[in-house]
Amino acid sequence: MGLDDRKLAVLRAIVEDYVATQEPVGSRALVERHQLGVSPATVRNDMAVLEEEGYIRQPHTSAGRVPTDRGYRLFVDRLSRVKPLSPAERRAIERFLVGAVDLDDVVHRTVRLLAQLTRQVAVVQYPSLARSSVRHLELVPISTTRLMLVMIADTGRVEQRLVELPTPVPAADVTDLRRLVNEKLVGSRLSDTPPLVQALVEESATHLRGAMTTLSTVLLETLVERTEERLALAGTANLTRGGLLDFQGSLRPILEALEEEVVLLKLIGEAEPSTTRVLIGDENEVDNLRAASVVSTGYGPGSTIVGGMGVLGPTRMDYPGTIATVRAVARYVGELLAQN
Amino acid sequence: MGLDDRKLAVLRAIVEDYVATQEPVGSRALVERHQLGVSPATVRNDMAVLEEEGYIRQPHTSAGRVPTDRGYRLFVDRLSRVKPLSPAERRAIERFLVGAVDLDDVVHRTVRLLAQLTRQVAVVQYPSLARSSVRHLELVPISTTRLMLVMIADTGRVEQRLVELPTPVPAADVTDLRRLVNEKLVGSRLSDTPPLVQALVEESATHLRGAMTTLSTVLLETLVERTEERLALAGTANLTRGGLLDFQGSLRPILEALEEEVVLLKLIGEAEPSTTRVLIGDENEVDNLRAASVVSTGYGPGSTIVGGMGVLGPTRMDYPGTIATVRAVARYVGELLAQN
DNA sequence: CTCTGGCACTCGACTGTAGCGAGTGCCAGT
DNA sequence: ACTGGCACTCGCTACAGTCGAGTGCCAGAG
Repeated sequence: MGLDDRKLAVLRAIVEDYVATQEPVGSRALVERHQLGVSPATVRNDMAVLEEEGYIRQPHTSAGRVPTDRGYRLFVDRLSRVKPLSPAERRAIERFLVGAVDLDDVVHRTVRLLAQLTRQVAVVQYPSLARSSVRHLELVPISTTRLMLVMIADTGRVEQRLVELPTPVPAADVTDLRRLVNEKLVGSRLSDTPPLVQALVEESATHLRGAMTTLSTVLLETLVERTEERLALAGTANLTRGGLLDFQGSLRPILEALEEEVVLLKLIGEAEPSTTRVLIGDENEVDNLRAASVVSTGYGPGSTIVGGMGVLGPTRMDYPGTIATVRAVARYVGELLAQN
Repeated sequence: MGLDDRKLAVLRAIVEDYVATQEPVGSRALVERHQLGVSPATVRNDMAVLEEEGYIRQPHTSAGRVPTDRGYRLFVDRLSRVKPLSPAERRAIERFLVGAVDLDDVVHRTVRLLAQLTRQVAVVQYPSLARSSVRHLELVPISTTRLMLVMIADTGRVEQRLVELPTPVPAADVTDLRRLVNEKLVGSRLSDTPPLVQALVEESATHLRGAMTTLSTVLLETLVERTEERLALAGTANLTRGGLLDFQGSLRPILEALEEEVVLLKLIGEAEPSTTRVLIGDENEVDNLRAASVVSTGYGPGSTIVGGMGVLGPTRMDYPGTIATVRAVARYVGELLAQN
């Protein structure tokens, strides 16, 4: 298993060439395009070892070598050199995001930007409600037995729900309800609200009790239980780049997975510290995505994290470039959010 | 021109068989599977005429016939028999839509339902703002120079925008502003608001003038100019059914078109009367969709129309079934909206 | 012990040929 | 006007042969 420096260099060269050409790379081509300082025969010996260790494999007996998921993993962990963004890319990021007018706008622009820069499928999670605080609650009467509840979070998210009241409630009572819920809940984290909502019911005057009970149910449902996470998606057309070579010829499973919000959230939503996470092929827990890789990271104002974003592409992807781009976009969006 | 009844029957049989089998259909197979009462040779003569008239064509000299766009058009207009929904489908529609909790929920469920029932790509337009009336406007102070404007429309849509005020505005003034805009705008159609908004500025007290000017700009932008139409999409994975035969082997252009909201809106958004619209292949004005057909219709509470919905699939699609499904779903969603 | 050049070998990609069969167009006969 | 028959077309599949990229291995040099 002793992988000396040269073997690592060979692996790196293989990954880089394969990513660039999309064709199995042979020993001769390798020594020609990289300064390895040795002959093809030597490289072949190294390749044999790398193959034995499971870092590369041969599609057919007489073909060149192709990295395995394990090979990509080693490459990402130890071999890739950071690729600084080009000035053009930096400019693109700024130009694209400047002028965003509300949260929806920011998210949409971001996801399109990511898709465009990485030429991959991009996913952006809206700031998670669980990580937001209540900024304001509004009750708008629709009829005497119906209210529209609107919640505005500090992350800019706005959620609404229809509330069916058990009995008609006069306008004055609605005003009271509004005041009460705002007094009690504004400023608190959504994940901390359940006891507060509970108290709200107990403390309210008897004539409001009925309405408040219904309201609290809806509040809990909307804000906590049905953890209403939202996503934006862009760049699915990029899946068709590279002909049918990637994804073993069938986009079916990928497209199916992309329709499952739950799956996507799992992929990009696990906002760990501020690191960028890379999932390569098999490391992925979703069966449909065994042929894909995901690069994701958290984002948020300052050093906090309110949501995740990432891109999905073939395992054969430009990891250094993608990682750099995802990271840069996330940082920039974070700054943008911090301004609010 | 001279298309007697039998020739039409032949065309209908060709369309039905081709849609079912996805293979060019020959004269022998035709007489076997349909009671045409004549021999294959006769059918061949009819086919020759149909081909001359441009309703069918031969992929290769020695292959069977395939309908052309023109053939499908004739089929849809004059030959297809309405296909009533199966009880199972009716039940699916009800079960799927019951329990929707807000507009977002309704739209998402609808689009998934459509995709599932038709096994095609489904698109649903949110109720258009242009066809909505203002139910309530809310101003939430974020800081002394920032307001969050929330507009609630009678169609259930909720839009928000951040408003940057030129100078700090005290809370009392915000209350005044809120009262003013609500008094003036609630109940009016969004498309009719520009003069009202204008008047709003002119009539407001001097100390509110500055803030109101900014506010009115944002109002106009949000509600009228930037006709903020929203869409939901589902079922893209269905594009991969039928192998690579449909869409001449490349999903690329289709996926690209599906990412362009403007394009989709044009396709399904033109809410004509309550008829169902069918666009077949070439009839489509979007180049990328020349290999696709779109079945769309408007929907809305009662007999009004507030938005469009539809499905997109290969020209080789089950038109009668798709039309029936789209129509039924639209009607059901309309009823649902009418309840609010 | 490591690297190198040489050589036999493997096997996929491509080419050309041949046979099959579905399907057609046409024509003469009813 | 319809039908049966027949020659013809042409895509599809199978098969054989060639080519060449790339490998593994080995003996020899440094």
